[in-house]
Amino acid sequence: MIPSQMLKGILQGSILAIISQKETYGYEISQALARYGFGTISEGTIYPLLLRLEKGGLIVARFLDTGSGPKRKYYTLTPAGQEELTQFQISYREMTAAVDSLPGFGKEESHEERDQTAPEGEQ
Amino acid sequence: MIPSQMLKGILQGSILAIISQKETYGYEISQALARYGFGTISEGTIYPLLLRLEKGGLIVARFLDTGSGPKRKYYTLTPAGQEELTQFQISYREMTAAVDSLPGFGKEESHEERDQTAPEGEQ
DNA sequence: TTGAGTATATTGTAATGCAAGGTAGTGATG
DNA sequence: CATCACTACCTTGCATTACAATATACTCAA
Repeated sequence: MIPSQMLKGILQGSILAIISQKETYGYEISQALARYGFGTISEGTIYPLLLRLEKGGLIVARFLDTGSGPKRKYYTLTPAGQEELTQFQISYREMTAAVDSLPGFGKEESHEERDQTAPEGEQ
Repeated sequence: MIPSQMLKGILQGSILAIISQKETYGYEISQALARYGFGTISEGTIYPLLLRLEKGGLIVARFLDTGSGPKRKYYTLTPAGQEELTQFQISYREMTAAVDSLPGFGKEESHEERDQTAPEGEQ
């Protein structure tokens, strides 16, 4: 399970990426996230996030009848949303590059300036 | 610049990884983070985090004189900290696997069940 | 009529990055 | 000697956000 704190800032961009693929709605997004390996993301997380994105002008919505069941609120990216998605991808790569360069993450590169001023026992 | 929300849950594990390499202190950690590509992480972020980790029993500290300048508080991982670091690495890989499988991240695998129930214009 | 599944929304809580502020020691510059 | 820069630590308060809990409402099957 991915801890909630690790999801902060990741979920928003991930949902933008999902919406960018095809017009979709909250319930379907939650299923897509589970399918992509994010685990079960609470609806109490997804709907407020979608409202935030809508208020922020990153996505726009329209209600569509389904013939059966409640109406669905379909979302589409705005140009600002597209831009935000691109920025997210850049930031994400920057973040993973930093973490992956950390010792013990199997992707060490450079950074061999291990200084020898190791502290001696003292009190 | 990595957005602050994206750092949540990442910073703690990253700092544990840095401490696991060698006994070190707050100021040096902030420089190491910058060197690894995290950008300038505020001291208002690092010191509270170190105190949290110490109170949580993940790290232990001892003060050492430096001969010149203020005393340094050197930190070491506890067994619980080691375990937490291992768990962080697992969660991190799980998270990046999910994000990387998202459309538009250059690492698409499987997930070709794109259903054809595309909504037709309606109102 | 009871339940499960689909679908959206709101309220309140907890976690955490960080700006802003403070303390203190050392050494160089004027 | 006064000032500044750098090292090094710490605290307070704010903003953001994932999520549990809760609510509404429609459809369909048992």
